Amino acid sequence: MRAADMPYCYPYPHPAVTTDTVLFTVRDDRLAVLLVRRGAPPFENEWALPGGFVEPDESLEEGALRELAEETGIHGVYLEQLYTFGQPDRDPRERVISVAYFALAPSEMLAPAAGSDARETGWFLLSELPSLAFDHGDIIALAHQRLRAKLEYSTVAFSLMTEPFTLGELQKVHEIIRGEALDKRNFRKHILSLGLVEETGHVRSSGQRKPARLYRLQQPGTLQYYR
Amino acid sequence: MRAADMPYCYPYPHPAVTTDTVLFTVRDDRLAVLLVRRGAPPFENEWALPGGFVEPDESLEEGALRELAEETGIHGVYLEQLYTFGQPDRDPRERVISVAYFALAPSEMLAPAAGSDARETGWFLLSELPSLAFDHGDIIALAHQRLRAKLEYSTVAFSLMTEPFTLGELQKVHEIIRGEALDKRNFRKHILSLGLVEETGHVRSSGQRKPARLYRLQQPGTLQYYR
DNA sequence: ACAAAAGTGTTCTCGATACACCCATGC
DNA sequence: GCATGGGTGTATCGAGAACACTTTTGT
Repeated sequence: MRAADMPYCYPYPHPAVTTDTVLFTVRDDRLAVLLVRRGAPPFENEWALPGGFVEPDESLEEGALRELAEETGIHGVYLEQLYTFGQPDRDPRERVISVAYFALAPSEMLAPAAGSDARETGWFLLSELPSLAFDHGDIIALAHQRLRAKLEYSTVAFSLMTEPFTLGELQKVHEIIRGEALDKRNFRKHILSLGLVEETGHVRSSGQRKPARLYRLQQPGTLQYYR
Repeated sequence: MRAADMPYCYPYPHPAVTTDTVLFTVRDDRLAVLLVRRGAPPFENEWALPGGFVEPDESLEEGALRELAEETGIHGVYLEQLYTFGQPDRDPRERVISVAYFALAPSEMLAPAAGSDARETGWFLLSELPSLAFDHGDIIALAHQRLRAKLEYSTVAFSLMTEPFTLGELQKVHEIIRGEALDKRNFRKHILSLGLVEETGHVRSSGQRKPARLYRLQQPGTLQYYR
């Protein structure tokens, strides 16, 4: 490469900095993760997390959201910083430090052929992940752990759902994340005692059964902590 | 600056990456933080967290420990990653992304005139912090919040103490972090019910009072989570 | 009528809290 | 003998867990 192709020079070595985002959703009663197929080496054609290099004038969070939009067409997800991965050898090209983000969205929000300007994208069940580029398997494992932990003391589950919802749907999401069945009466008692949801006054009649009451968040769009 | 002084060139802009470490200890029955006085602009002569640029061949954690050792002579602390701060304007010189670490050490472990190869260092009570460089005030506030949170479901408090210890000393550390007095009987019941500590069989006779039983961790040096 | 999910209360256990007095020592 | 922190038990309360039957609808 010629010197003119390397115009950004510094007095000491600088690593590259990327963001990588683990976007979870619930599909077919399972947790799924969004992956993109890499279009260039290293790991060409393998699956990886959506992400890329941070631009000079954007924050890390803006970078994560921009990459997600560019590569997958997805906007408006819940996003929080997860962990920063910086082992010197995690990328064979050069030193790359990745600030990993953790994102949640209801599957209803995700356009099926989501704007893929750039890449082939795919949803993979967490239990059926393909071989992944870099240390992205570790990143997903950590994100999954974080999701399970936050379920117990925050309103993260609502970020995987659309309003209004039934208590049965909410319980289902909790069961999927926790990986175990919950008692219906105890679950309802617990959720209602938190005082975070309220009845809309409507019901949803879906199929061959008793219609269920619909609820909404009292403070939609806000992640709340309790306990 | 001449081109020869800028030998590290890249095809697109790279940010600088630093680590900054919030090292807590307990001094005079208060939480204190280690700061170093800056020796160069920006914020020359102001107080800042110990830290610096990550070297190409070290992990982020190794970098944090190296900077702590170089600037303050301190080794062997408990260390965990806290958060990554990357606002584009947080450093006036260039884009600098800081991976912040959270560290704990018992004050007994800290040599008084700790090897200061490089910098003037000082311990500041958390309640009496000076004006700080960059966004280091925010970093300390987040670290304090993390410390308080982890106290409730992990063994972090032991990282601020030396073994063996009395239950009175352990309670004091908890009270300092929580900022409130605790009931002695309930505290002891709670700690002993966790099954993390055991009696050494010795007592400590200190001053004009009843000697206290000494305890040790059953698994020293290991951070454990409970609940 | 029946299949399928909605909706509803009580009991028990256990951990968290509140609370007060005697003990062993050094001075 | 007294000042100082060490050490101990009980009663109460509330959250979480276990547990089964009736209701409403569409077919």
